[in-house]
Amino acid sequence: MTEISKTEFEVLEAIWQGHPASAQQIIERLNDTKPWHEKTVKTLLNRMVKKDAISFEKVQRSYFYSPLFARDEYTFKESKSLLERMFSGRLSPLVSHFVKSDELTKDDINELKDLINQWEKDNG
Amino acid sequence: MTEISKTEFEVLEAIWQGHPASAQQIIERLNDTKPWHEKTVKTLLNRMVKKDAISFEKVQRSYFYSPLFARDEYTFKESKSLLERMFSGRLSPLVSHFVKSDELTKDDINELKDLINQWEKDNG
DNA sequence: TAGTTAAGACTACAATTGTAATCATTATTT
DNA sequence: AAATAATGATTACAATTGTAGTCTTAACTA
Repeated sequence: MTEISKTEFEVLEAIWQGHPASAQQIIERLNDTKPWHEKTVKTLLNRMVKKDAISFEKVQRSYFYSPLFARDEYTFKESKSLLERMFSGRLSPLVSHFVKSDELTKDDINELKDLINQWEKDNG
Repeated sequence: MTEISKTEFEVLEAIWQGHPASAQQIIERLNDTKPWHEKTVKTLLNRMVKKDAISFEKVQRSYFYSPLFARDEYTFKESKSLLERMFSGRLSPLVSHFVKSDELTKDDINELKDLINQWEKDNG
């Protein structure tokens, strides 16, 4: 898959919200959270087209963009990369950090338990 | 904390293995895994000194480097940053990826269960 | 129809990054 | 003492990134 910068990822998020999306729509979505300069967004869109992260269809004067990979696919790849680089590819050292840091709520813990139950049902 | 590139992080890893460490020692450690050019490593060391990621003490001609923050501190910060950026700061969507992807072993699952038990003992 | 907009293309430009080579200086070896 | 080697400092240089500005062209407006 393509290498995406953090800023490019933010723009991609706006596209994943719904596509094909025009530059205008994308800019509006982005501005819901924080101010983005139109030119900046256009540049980022351009770059992502060039690096095959998104595609576009031309409708009259304007383009409608779509992602070339799913959000899940990308976030999973990035997560694995981080685990690889800092935890020898293992999940529990990362989880351990959070568990021990007082950052988790009872709900978070319950979600984790559900996931584990799911795994145990599916596997051994 | 300081912004560290992925490559700089690899060099830092070698320092975390034991410090203060001379450039030579660091280069040797790095070469255990893959070939690194001496000049490249020296450049990275220099940059990290400048960005206050590591310090050094001069002993004769050479420097002995030490990290200015702990490995745990850094990996946790990076993990949180990734969760923040791609999972609204929540842990379970990330764990969910792994649980569902057939990437976990029974041992991994047991480790997670232990962590959860630990949390439950400490909290609620 | 002439002027103004709006789209995207192209250009800009400094900071960071990866990857070294060269320079200056101090040890060390003949 | 002179030559050589080893250290870190400085310089190099292209690619990527963040952040826009300018240019070209098509479309809308007065």
